Amino acid sequence: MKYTKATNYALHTIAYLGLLPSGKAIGVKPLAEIQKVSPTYLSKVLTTLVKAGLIISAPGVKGGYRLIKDVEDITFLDVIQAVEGLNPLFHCSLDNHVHDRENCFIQQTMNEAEKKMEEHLHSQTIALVLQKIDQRVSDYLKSEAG
Amino acid sequence: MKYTKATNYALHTIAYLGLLPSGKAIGVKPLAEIQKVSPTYLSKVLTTLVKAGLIISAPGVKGGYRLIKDVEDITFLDVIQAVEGLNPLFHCSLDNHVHDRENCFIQQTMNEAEKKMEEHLHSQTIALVLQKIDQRVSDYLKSEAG
DNA sequence: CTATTATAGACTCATCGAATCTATAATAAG
DNA sequence: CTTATTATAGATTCGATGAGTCTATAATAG
Repeated sequence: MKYTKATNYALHTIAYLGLLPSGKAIGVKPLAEIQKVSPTYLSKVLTTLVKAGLIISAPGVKGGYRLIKDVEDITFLDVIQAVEGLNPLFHCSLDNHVHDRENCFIQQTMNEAEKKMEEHLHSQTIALVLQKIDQRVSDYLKSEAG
Repeated sequence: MKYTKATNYALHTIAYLGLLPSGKAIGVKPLAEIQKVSPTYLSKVLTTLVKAGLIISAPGVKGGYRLIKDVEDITFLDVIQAVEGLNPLFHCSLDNHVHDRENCFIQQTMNEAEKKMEEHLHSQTIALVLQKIDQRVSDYLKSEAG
């Protein structure tokens, strides 16, 4: 069980878009170069984010992608669910007259566990990531100065 | 991203073994029939549980599989990690001179989220599942009587 | 009108989950 | 000891899907 690379690209791209001046868009080419992935493939991933309402796109010169809302309002869960979908991680496969999946206690426990993960992903925004980057840069500059 | 069916079979089998009288073993055939899966495939899954030290096996007549410790001491996490392995769910793929995976904040957040899930899976034992089954049966019998 | 950019669809390739099949080894019972 | 029973190991197969390519189309700024 692993997250797909698409999720990887999506999260990093969203974080990068969060670094741009507000309202400014960037094309898929530079985004793809940074992440060492093909532009056509990355555009597929980003299109799913557009459809999920996380980013907005514009074709033509001066087009590209940009965030549609503040980084404070974009959670990890938003991005991940847009890419990975909403199906539960675990799905009980045992189904007979004495045990139906709707009431499987194993299923229930697995759902609870997944929910714990989701709660954390919902609490973590892209803004927090950018803050940590700022902090690291700041610390680095201080150490240089000192 | 999904848990494999092997995890599904492993959890249900462990729970079933927990229902057997202490010390009693059961062959792979009946276990496979219950779960509607081929005996050879299920045996592969169970062999990984043997190697993980969760169950014990014996060949020959009167052989089969049985638990090696109390259901109170077998957690969901034990079973899942035995089958799924220990690799993190997320692995940052962005690696260059300004961003190395070791220090990726996205990676860190994803690891934290995974840990939340694991903590819950570690807190939930097979014994808890069996207790819930007992309770359900008890409730059912009461409703029949009433 | 043209260069630039995103979108869509068909297609390919490799990986891996999910088995199956067969052969081998170990054990209890007769 | 022999035989039936059971687990283990390895090779192999099959299908689904992740990951990506390629090409064509549509939209937009200049």
